[in-house]
Amino acid sequence: MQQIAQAAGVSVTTVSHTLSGKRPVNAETADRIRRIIADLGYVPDVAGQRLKTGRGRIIGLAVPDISHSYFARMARGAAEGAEALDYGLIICSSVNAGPRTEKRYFNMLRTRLIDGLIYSANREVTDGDEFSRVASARPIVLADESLPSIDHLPSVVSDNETGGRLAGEHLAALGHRRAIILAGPAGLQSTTDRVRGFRTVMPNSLVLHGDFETTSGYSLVSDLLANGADFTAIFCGNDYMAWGAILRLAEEGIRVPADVSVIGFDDIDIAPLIAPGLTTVRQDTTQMGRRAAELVIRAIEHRDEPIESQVLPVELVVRGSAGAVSAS
Amino acid sequence: MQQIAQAAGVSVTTVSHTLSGKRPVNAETADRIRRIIADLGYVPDVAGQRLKTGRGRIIGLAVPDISHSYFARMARGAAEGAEALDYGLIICSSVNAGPRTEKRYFNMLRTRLIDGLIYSANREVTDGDEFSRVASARPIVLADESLPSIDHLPSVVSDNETGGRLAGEHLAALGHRRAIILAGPAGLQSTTDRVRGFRTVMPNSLVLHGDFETTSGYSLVSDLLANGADFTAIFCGNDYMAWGAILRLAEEGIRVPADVSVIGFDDIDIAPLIAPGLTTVRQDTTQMGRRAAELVIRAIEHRDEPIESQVLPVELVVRGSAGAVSAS
DNA sequence: CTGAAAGCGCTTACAG
DNA sequence: CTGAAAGCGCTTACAG
Repeated sequence: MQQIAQAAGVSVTTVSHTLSGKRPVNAETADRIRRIIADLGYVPDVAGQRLKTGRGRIIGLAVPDISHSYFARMARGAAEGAEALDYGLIICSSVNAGPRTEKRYFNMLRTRLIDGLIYSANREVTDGDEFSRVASARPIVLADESLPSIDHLPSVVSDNETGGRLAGEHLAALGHRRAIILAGPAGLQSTTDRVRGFRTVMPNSLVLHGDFETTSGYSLVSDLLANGADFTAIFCGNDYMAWGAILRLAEEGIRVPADVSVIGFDDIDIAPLIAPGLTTVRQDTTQMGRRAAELVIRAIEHRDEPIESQVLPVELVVRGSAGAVSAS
Repeated sequence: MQQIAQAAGVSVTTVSHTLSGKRPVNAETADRIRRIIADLGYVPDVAGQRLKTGRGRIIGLAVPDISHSYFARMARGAAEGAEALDYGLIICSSVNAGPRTEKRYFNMLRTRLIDGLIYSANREVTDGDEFSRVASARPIVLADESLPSIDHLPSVVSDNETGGRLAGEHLAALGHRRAIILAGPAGLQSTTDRVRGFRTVMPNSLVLHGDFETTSGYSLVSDLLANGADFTAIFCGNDYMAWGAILRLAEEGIRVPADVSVIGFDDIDIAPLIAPGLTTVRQDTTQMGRRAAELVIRAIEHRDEPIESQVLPVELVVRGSAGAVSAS
């Protein structure tokens, strides 16, 4: 910048202001400066800005595992949202790996490596007190899961209760009366909400908890079968569990949807390919990431204004895996 | 740091050195300083370090789409690799969206937002000259694809040619003589290498190009069928294309592997679930990301030492989708 | 509309 | 083993 100022015969102050536009600069002078900047290929060093302003235009995204498609989509949304506001997005994967990694991400905030954090965990934080303390110093917004134990942190979540209700209503309309819920992990707010929504329609549905993996859908159905459970429909915590359930049912010669209907949650990209086409509740995970990024950046730039949580709409996507209950 | 120095009754110089260990500090003094640091919960602000040293301990990962599982796994590896060396990883998604986003990532290097870049594109860069210019100022390492048009940039890629050969040998051993290659996009080095490897075993295999999506595997098989092509095996550019091919064959009542054998590439997590279990060439995408991160960080910290490219081994994973050619 | 100067929080020769 | 001081590249009151 020194160099530019010298070449243009002005002070660095003026160069800085032509760049930022924070105070009027003579049009001719500004033009000359801009031309020199372009010629020399100058770009301002963020390190200088950061030291002076205290902000580095970087936010973090903490997720359990970035390689899972669910969090990968969230990351994409967050990266896009951040990029649109000229921020960078640092990935903090394996946030649930233990207290040590958890601490590491807090330290990113404390060292000012990042100006704010999007936190998407699928279990409770180890040290709630530290979490609150860090959150009071720099903005944290929760994505995907609200954490009831942490008070009043803004969050961006899907309308999980409505999602559960939509699935229940669809099955009820198809004549189903005995449904099983292959829910996500117990203790998650999203799990609780989806179960509650579903049960407003089908109150006595049995609830089994899995871990969102295909294998858990598979083995929970094995358990069900081994215990002679009697059901005509299954509502799953996500699409992977639904796929596992369908795979296990097929092995047993139980047809989907002729004998048993299956509904998933998420609408992942391969949902249409899971024979016979997975009926599921779509949530917009990319949008969730984008909104969370926007929220946290707004909080960074306007520390005074309160930021309000957002609930994203969900939608039932009807494909082939849920059908009318058979006459038998 | 000023504060710590005052509380400990020493100079900031000494505090800095107890933290960095770059010069000996009296044991007692060091202990006292460390205790005060712990009590006050002090962590050094990276902005200060960055301005002084010119490095911010952040690298970038540029990929076409972070929400694709392939790049998500690479991101996970890169994030882990970076984290192990105390670096942050900034995501630059949609690198192929056009010259504008491409430029944006270069600018991240030029503004020193990032100290180095892992570049994983699935097509040629728009502006090769600028690429080279940027790369000469700050380290760039290519992951997944080497770009022949960019001279002498270090890269981390899989042994694609061996992968192709392994697939070909497996099919040949099973008695196949007429195979189709549903390759990735033309012009990619990985595509060329896999095709070449496969054809060292089965020289006359027809090559069709797709785009790595399930739909392209599906529609290429449609084309094949419509043209009455005669084949007993298909080798695909990745597992998604293989899945699409299997789906299309099933629609036609063509059994896999009884009538046609199918081999994929990657070994994605759902490969075992793609009935009848996908035989595929496994490449370690996570490892690729990790190695690329290590390479670029080494280059950042030792600008003088040359960094050599790496080729990662691949491995044939035999499942159910490839079998002996039928007697008919 | 413009400039001189302070200062953000570190690191690191230089001097002792 | 330790300290005073310069300086990294910006931004922003303050003064004109």
